[in-house]
Amino acid sequence: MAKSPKISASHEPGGLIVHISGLLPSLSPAEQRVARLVVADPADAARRTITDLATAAETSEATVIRFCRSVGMDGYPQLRIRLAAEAARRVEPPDARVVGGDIPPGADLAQIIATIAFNDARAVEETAEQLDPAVCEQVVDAIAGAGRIDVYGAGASGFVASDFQQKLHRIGRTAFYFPDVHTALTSAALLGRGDVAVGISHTGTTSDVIEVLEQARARGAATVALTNFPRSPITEVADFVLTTAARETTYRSGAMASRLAQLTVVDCLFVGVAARNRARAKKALEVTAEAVQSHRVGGGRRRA
Amino acid sequence: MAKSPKISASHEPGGLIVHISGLLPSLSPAEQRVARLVVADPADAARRTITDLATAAETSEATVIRFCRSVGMDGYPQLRIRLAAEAARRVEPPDARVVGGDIPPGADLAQIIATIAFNDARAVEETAEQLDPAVCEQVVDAIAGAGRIDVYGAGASGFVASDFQQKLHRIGRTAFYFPDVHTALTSAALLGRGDVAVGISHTGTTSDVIEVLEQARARGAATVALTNFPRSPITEVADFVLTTAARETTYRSGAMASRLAQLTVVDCLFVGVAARNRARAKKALEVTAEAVQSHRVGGGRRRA
DNA sequence: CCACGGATGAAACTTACTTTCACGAGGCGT
DNA sequence: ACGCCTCGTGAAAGTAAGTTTCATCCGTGG
Repeated sequence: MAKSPKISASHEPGGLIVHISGLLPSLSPAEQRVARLVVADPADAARRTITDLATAAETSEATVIRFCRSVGMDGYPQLRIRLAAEAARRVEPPDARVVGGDIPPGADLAQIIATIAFNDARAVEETAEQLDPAVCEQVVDAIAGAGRIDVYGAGASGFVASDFQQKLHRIGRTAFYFPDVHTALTSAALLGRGDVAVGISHTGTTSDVIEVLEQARARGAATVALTNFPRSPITEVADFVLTTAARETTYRSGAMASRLAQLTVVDCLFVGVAARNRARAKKALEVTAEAVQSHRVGGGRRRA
Repeated sequence: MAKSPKISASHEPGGLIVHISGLLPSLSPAEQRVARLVVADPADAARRTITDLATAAETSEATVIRFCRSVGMDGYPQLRIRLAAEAARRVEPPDARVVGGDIPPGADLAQIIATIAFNDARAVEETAEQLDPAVCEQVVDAIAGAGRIDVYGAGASGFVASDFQQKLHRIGRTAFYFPDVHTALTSAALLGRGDVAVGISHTGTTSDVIEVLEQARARGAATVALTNFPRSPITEVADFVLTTAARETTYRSGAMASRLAQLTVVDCLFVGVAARNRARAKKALEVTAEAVQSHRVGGGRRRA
């Protein structure tokens, strides 16, 4: 048996617990008692104070310290922290979450929340992964240099369109959004070369939006489509196609994840455009933020 | 004295960091310095001793302790351990430098996309983690049983409010949204017992929204606040407080991740309400989907 | 039987953490 | 403007936690 040398003090990256149980037999009896407690419930051990742990292991604090050294730690605090980290990492079994699918009928709210969040986050991540930076770049170029930008969208996508319009507007780009097809058509008819029209439709089949985009294109504007389906009708009237990756099948999950995915794309474009002229965008944002300042209470600090 | 009331000390199961950044604005300057260090590098903070951390934050140990209490911990050791656990759980961000913060000036579009997606997804996940299902349940109950639901929101949060209204409406709940304060106030004045008012404000300081919510409450309606900051003024006029967990610091990233977080919460409530009466909600959704069918081309069929 | 070495816990000691307190700044009512 | 009060703050005192030292104990081998 070894005389308690520091064993691989620096490297047991895989698992501290494993490491400890590995050299458990080489520890002295009293230290073994400590080790067993630690291995049995790392999280609990991390919560205890050294005195507490010593008592639980029916030994003295000194032995606990010796144990720490034996397993390569500097002292008890370090062990505690490592233990806490370890415990946190292992409690990560992704409990059967409903991927992409429907919410089960009997689900309680906690499950619902977990499922929605999971799918929403997924949609955002996957959308970003499949976004073509080159196409984005072109769209950003077009928008940054545009005389005027029209953003079209109906229903749920309308909110996104409106959000995009508002964002662009805030950084000083001339952008419009129309909740109404007729107005939108009118506007599209007035677009020309150098202008940009953005059509947002999750399904890519919203005739109103397609129609407007078509009009815009006929007038010489650059047209951008944002849809979940790369071969949907809307893509046929668009110079640039950006796609989201929300894989919601049922109508019910319907406009949920897709909105978030769309918004993510909008954010990317927005930041891209803003980055083209940081100084100006920053200034514009400051000015606009200031403008609403008087509608806020408690300026800086907030208290309960 | 009970100067700094523990805010949901027990309930921030997943996101301590998130919890802290939410509370950040409500902390005193010296505590904020500590908080920023902690949020910036939790793992590092966990390694430090209290004196060390105090020095780094250019303050005294006493303030660090106060900070611990402010965020619901018993003392520094507990914070350390929680921090270590948190840091361990945290996945390595795709690009180390762009977490939670700003987009670096020289970034290319691919980086921008990755950064935004990462932060957006994180906001969604962390929001879900810290959402209190019990409170959600109560809100869902209230909405499901409400005679009428008003949803208030201004600026970026207005889109979210509007989205929520539309969703509720689609499943047959009587819901309203008002883009204009005066109309909203008028409506709030007409609310009564059994009605629900939902106020959405990222900062929690939007006076228009607070005012309207206050009015609604005075009339006996149940009031719900959705904000990123659990101690902001809006929470004082709300019976139920739901918080998002977008830790965007700069005004520039501003309304980006927070919208997504808000929408996630909205989705959860929506599905929760819909689940109360699946049959009816399903029917309503089918009917409404059918209604817009004629505005789609290609009969919904998509080649993908 | 004694010498020896390792294991162990009591106690001394050091360091970390927590509480108390007084001071000073900023706000509020008079 | 004045003084009062509250709140944030760090210095310092106090307490608890962690660490070291050391004497004791026990088994082993001479």
